[in-house]
Amino acid sequence: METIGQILRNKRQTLGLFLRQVSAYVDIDQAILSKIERNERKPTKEMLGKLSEILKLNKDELLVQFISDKIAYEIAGEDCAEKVLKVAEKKIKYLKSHPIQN
Amino acid sequence: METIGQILRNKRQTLGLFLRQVSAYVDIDQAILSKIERNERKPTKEMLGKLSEILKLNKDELLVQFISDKIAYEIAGEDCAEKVLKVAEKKIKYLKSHPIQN
DNA sequence: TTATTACTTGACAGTAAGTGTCAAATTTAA
DNA sequence: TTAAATTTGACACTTACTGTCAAGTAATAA
Repeated sequence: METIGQILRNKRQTLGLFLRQVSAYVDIDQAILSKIERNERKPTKEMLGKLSEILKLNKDELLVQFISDKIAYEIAGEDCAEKVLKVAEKKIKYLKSHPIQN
Repeated sequence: METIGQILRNKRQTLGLFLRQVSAYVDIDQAILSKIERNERKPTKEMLGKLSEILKLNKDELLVQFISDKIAYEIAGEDCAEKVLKVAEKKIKYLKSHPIQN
């Protein structure tokens, strides 16, 4: 089970790129990228887009990993985590099938 | 599909209680409770516990509603929301079946 | 009308969490 | 040892969230 950070780091190393190079492309400090790869900071969607480009990763898949990471981290400690997800799924289906109110 | 706020407000009114009374029991400003019921602020877990007591609601069920609300709100706008949940579920199962690292 | 009650709203200050930047420290490789 | 790659922590800045409070609306009764 890979975290976002691990995915990014593995792919970067596979491609033989340095933090310096990738961070320059993404236009962020390399300290930030280092922290992202170690899951100490979370990338923005913009960063993910750029990262998927230079690392040749599927952008949508990366986004899924990113958000699911966040959610899993958020609720992994709850006893009722599975039930939470089921209810959340229903709510999302409901929200999508109904017009937005604001 | 009820939000947390709606659940709390409906039950409070069914029981014939005023914001003043409930907020006193929960030990929060009634302005905060008003905002919670209108989903303008989010209750803490402590508040939820107290609220479930005075409103005679199932504490765990309320917690599920609360967290699922938060998640649904967080990702309802994503195209890949359903996939996110599936992946999150896998990650949670993985996290629960493996010892914590820190 | 006035008064009272229930609730809502917005401003406020304080706190907590997140941001990017930078330099120093550490690790790794040659 | 040297140099390159990476990590770490301090810093100032911003953003988001907190509870408190006073003034606001709306509805009802006197």
